[in-house]
Amino acid sequence: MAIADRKERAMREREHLILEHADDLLRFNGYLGLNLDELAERIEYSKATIYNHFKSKEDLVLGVATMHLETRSDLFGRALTFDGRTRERMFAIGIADQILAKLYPHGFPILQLVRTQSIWEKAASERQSAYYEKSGGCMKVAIEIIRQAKASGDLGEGSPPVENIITGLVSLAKGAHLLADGERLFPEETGIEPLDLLNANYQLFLDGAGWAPLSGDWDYGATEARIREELFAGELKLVEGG
Amino acid sequence: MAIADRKERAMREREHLILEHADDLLRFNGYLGLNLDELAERIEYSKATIYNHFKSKEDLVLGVATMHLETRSDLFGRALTFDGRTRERMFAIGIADQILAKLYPHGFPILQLVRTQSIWEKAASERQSAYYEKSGGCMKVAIEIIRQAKASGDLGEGSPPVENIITGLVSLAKGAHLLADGERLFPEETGIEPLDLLNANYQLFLDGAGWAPLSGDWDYGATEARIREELFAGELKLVEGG
DNA sequence: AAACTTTTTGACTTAGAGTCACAAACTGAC
DNA sequence: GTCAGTTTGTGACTCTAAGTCAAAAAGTTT
Repeated sequence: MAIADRKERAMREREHLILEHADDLLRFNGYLGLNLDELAERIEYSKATIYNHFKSKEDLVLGVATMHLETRSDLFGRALTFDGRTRERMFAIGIADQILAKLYPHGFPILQLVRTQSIWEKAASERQSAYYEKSGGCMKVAIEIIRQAKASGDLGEGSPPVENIITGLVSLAKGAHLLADGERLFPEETGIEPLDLLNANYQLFLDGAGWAPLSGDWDYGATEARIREELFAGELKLVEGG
Repeated sequence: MAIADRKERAMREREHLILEHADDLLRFNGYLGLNLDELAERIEYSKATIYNHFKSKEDLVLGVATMHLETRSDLFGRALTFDGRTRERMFAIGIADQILAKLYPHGFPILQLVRTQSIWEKAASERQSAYYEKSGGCMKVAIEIIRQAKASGDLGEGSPPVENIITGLVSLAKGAHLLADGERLFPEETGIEPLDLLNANYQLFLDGAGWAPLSGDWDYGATEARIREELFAGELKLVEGG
């Protein structure tokens, strides 16, 4: 049915239009600054039309968050294509995360925000599922790499179970983001930025887990350069450009 | 001035009354469920009186969060008194954190919530400072223990700088809490709980950092038992009781 | 081009945070 | 003890922005 198809396409396009503008308002005005009357003005439709697409303001914001996860999932996926040792591939995910933080500094706070009870519970359950879907997609990449490491022997017999390694790495990353946007962990004058310490912390943790090659036996600085060049050249141009 | 003193005490007591009831509403109804008209009803004062104490609803919630940090700071402080190796003392902080999570399961989400831009920026700056104060108090304990480890040689010559170790440990803890309340990292049927993996992750990280004695050379299970017994017996009775 | 369906919207309701002018209670001086 | 002055408390209000809905507009089918 061609007409139904066109309509569905139009629907999706408008949904995308709404999400993009909402993302913009969130980026520059924050959650409180996201006013649906203003958003309606911007997209040149009435507010009621927004409510044809989204159950509530919170539902809309969860939609924006899911959009961010989609981008994230895309970048993470490239890690699997990196030609090298398993630990290098895992490192590529870390680099992807850091590039995303530069490109979309408001992204992490939004992902945080939507997991607060007040927001989450007012969103449509289909949108919650979509969020979980995309979130799981990101995880899958990491879990797959850990499996490869176990299979190849880079993670040997006595190495910790997959769940430990994945929660550890995810925690290190999420925690660093939390510290980066907000918590005054160090006095400002020290100039210490949690996100700059993240790579070193990955290495400590993975050395502790015994993931070969250990940081003492390999030049991961060179790996980082290769990853940036081979996987994320396009994004890095954007980072430097804007 | 005795009268001024009594008045100030009364003021503080009422502030405490408000905070306690607000905490209760937050615990059981969440942020959206915290209705100031209802709170006024409960404390048997008018809503306007609440606004004599707090600049806004957000200010109030930040007050509640700071109250939680105070308790946290108290428990963390006990780690310094533990008689043993430096790494054992650091472990005591981790145990304290886990006990707090059991005692006040809503505590971590509140601490998260108040760091969102929308909440933070509507709170009074003095209350923001008070929050930083208490938060810094918690950190100080951990930093002090790392210093002791460097001084005693438990963290040797080539060990990572204080900033790395502190951000790493804090990240592991915060990240695990995030994962615990929300993110569906593992399918529910696996029964894997991020907070249960946290101790093992601390060990991996600290082994990676080379903090003696390494987990292979010491019975940290016994240490955990001693910490629970010697530092937190009272709190643990509460956990099991209620 | 009439009958019917879907989409859009302006004008509305509602919830609840936040304010304020006045009232009540307290204080200290005489 | 009572009165001027000060502090504290409140009922009744405003205001903002999310969310709703009946009817109009646009699109589709025969």
